[in-house]
Amino acid sequence: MPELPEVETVRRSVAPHVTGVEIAAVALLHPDVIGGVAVPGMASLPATERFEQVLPGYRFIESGRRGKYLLFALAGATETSPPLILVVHLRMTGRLLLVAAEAPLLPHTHVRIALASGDELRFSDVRRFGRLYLYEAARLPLALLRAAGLSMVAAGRGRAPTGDDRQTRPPGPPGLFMLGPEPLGPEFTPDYLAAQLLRRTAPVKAVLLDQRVVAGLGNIYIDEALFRAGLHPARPAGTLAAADARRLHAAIREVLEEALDRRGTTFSDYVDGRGVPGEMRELLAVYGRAGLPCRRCGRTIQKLRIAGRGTHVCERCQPFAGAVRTSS
DNA sequence: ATAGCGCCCTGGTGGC
DNA sequence: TGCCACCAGGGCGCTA
Repeated sequence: MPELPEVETVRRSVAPHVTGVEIAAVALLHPDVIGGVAVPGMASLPATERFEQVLPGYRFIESGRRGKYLLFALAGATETSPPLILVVHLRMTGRLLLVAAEAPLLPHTHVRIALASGDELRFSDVRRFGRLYLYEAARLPLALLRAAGLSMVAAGRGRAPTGDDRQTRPPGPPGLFMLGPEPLGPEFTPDYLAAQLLRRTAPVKAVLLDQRVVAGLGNIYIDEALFRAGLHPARPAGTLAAADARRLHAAIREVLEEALDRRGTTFSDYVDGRGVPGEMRELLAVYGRAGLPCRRCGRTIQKLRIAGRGTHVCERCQPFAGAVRTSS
């Protein structure tokens, strides 16, 4: 399940091979994976044909990430061709692979982007949950481009968006425009997290899955962070004390940074942009360890269902009873 | 407004 | 061995 560390690892592994390189040709093998196209012109063509036809001649300028979304900024060959943003979401089993053009085609390859370098950027996804989107950069909020780290295209945009820009909802997945702060960024503070948790009654796990609260966390690293913080995932978020939120904040950052160092977690599907698996799995304390002894206390790891997700917990290290606060 | 649930989609697994 | 029900889950759209 690509979460923040996996998506960032894919970006880092692909970026050096595409930046500055021109797109030669695009082939859509399964048009379903195109989630939206908002580029100028070609209004009479279906979105998938516009996706194929507009890209050749464009050059990769820079790459960024926002939550679990990958963003690539593209510049056209002429002054009149507007900058574009290619957005990729891998969802569960999506892969973005940079291979030699003559490399054998893996099963479930849905998009082929041939580069002038002789390489090919390919999107494949067994379950076809993943999506690609293509936008004119001018139609995306400047704040989003900045937060994703697309500094050059953001600078090129010049002035902040006018009121008119904000009134029309940008095209694309609604979630992209409602993302909470980056968990490793300056806006994600212990106080922010505490305030967000306090106003919710849902289980703390469900609140952390909500990308509007904090962007980029998924099932694996939420279970791991809650274990590290000694918090039961089913606890109503609003019952967490300020000290709990502080520990959770620290645990989230800690586990994400370790996972980035280890280049992500591979169970079955995930590999980076060059096909290399991640090495975080061996460091996981609870996720995928149901029925095995807790590495801290020896108690058997339980698997529960919370917020519709398989949830792994050591009920000794993460006592639910801790939720009962002495009322003041 | 929030919480919860079904849906998408296919390969792998476990039971009989 | 074969068959099939079931599970994995991110994000979205719907309902209460």
